[in-house]
Amino acid sequence: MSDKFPELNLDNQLCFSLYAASRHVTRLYQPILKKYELTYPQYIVLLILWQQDGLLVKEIGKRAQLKSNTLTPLLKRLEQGNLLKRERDTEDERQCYVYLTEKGKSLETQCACIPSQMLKQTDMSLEKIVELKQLLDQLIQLQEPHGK
Amino acid sequence: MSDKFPELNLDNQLCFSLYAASRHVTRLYQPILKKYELTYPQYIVLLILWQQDGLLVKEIGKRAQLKSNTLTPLLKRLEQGNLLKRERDTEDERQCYVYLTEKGKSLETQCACIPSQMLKQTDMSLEKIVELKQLLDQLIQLQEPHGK
DNA sequence: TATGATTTAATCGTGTGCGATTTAAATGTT
DNA sequence: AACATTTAAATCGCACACGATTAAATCATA
Repeated sequence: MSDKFPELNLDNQLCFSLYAASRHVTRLYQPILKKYELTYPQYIVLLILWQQDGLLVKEIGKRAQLKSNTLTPLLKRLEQGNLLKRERDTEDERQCYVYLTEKGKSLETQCACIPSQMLKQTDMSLEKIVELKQLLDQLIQLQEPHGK
Repeated sequence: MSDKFPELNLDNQLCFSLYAASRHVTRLYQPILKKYELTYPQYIVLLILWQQDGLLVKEIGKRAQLKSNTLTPLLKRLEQGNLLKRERDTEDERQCYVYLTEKGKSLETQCACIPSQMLKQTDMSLEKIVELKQLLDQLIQLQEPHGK
């Protein structure tokens, strides 16, 4: 067991905890989302559209922090599942609006129980969860890419 | 802007912050790791082997929280890059030991600066980072899967 | 008004993640 | 010994992520 560089010890690395925790939580979502044939990133996009329908791909990307290389195929899959419809803007053909279908809209009510289901699986107090979320949001916001 | 189900608002979801923060930090690693032609998960595996060389795939999997379906191809890529060697246990042919090559070992010294480089990019105080890490570790440990 | 720059989405290639299955080896049980 | 069970790694299929590039539409401006 080498410890020439204690800073390289996995146990000391915030980033690994972050990486592991994120995957862990996504795995917890899977059995719940499978009932609706959704993946976690697809669920994120639906959360965004339930908040505000008829967004541009660009706007969804900004909110989900995903670019079109990830979003386009994902949106196509949701379209295939009849949860949404994509439509080019007739004014500006570069842009593409995304609208929920009736099926996509109706899923919102069914999914409303998911957050509380997930919370139930966590033994962490609500205070700590809020605290954790604040720290994570701080981490993202403070680390803007330098330059350009 | 609908708010029939405030619990479905993305801004209220710890899980999204976690998901976004994890990808954000991985993106910050990329330009640094590119110098050594490493991805972040590959770097994780090297961190583990620098701590203790000659581990079984199973042991690496336990520490990285990855299964062989992810690890095997990743290890093959690292082997391709001459950073490690895989060797079947002659006693128990099911098992596979992973050893660092000289090149793999020598990379440790070069990577020793990475954690401090990453810290420099974060404007967060060390106290908050430690606190964040503790909360994340708590989140993982407390959420054991229920039942087999 | 031509044309170069910018913007938006799509496409491409590579590398994860992970559920599910397969293969082969070892172990346990009768 | 014979056979079912378990274990470890590999394989398969699918869906992300993301850097890089491309294609098309729009904008800016000379």
